Amino acid sequence: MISEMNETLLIARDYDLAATLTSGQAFRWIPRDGRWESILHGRYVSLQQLPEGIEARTLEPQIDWDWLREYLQIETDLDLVLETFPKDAPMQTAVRACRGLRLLRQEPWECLASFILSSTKQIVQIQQIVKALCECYGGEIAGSAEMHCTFPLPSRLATLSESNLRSCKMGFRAPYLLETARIIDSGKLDLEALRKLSTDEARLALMGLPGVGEKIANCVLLFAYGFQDAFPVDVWVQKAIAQLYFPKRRPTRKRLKRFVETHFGPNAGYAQQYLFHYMRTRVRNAQ
DNA sequence: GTCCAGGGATTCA
DNA sequence: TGAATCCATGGA
Repeated sequence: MISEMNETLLIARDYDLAATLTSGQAFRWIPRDGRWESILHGRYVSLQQLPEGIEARTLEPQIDWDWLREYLQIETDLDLVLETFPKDAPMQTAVRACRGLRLLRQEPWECLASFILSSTKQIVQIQQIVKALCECYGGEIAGSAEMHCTFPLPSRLATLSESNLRSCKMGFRAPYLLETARIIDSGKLDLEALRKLSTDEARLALMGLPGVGEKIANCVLLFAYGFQDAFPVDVWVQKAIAQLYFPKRRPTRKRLKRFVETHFGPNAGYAQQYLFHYMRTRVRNAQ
């Protein structure tokens, strides 16, 4: 018998929900009363960390929870991932400090659009811009305590003007988002088709979009498609690698690129997330 | 390689 | 409390 429920418990160990949801991968999780609220695949969901796993609630009964298990990557065996990390001191320190940090598997369009908006913005500000965009142009949806909004589809954004988007405080990123929305809406680039490509092919396709360079392409490859070898290098990761691995002399860009492509193994992107989170939450406060 | 493009949060004085 | 700096950058 299949029973439809609006609540479930996803069993998981070594899953630090708060660290995962605040580590700069996703920008639409709101803490409320010890739980985390967001909109996934057009529906309201509320999560809570429990000792044995993650409890999830929705408003409507769910036939299955596969969409959430996929998003949270609940089946990932973290031990297997961590085993592939290099056994050097910096990496082990980051793992000890952030154990339980996970990579999500997000919806490609929202992830792509969010990271186009991320350039030279701090995480708090990215959250504000994305919130404004959803409130202006997303669809309203009921939540447990207040109204939430869906992330606007490419077809919706494609109908807007640059100044419509600038009203969401995104500045010079507005024309990039608008043009990208129009390319996706027109079908010139099929985001679903990227799943079948190699990491390099998919990266090249994404970098063809306006406002998408190597860094943003790598974020989308890693956070939406699960290309575990994609390695986004932002200012934090660059700082981490320079300090931890090249303490004497700042590496050239070429040297740094070769290092990140060879040193971190098959789950380099996962390792990168540990370094990023470690630098942001531990090192900064210690200094 | 250099310079520029929002503007809010955070840090500094 | 006012000023300076910083920010998951890309494009011209």
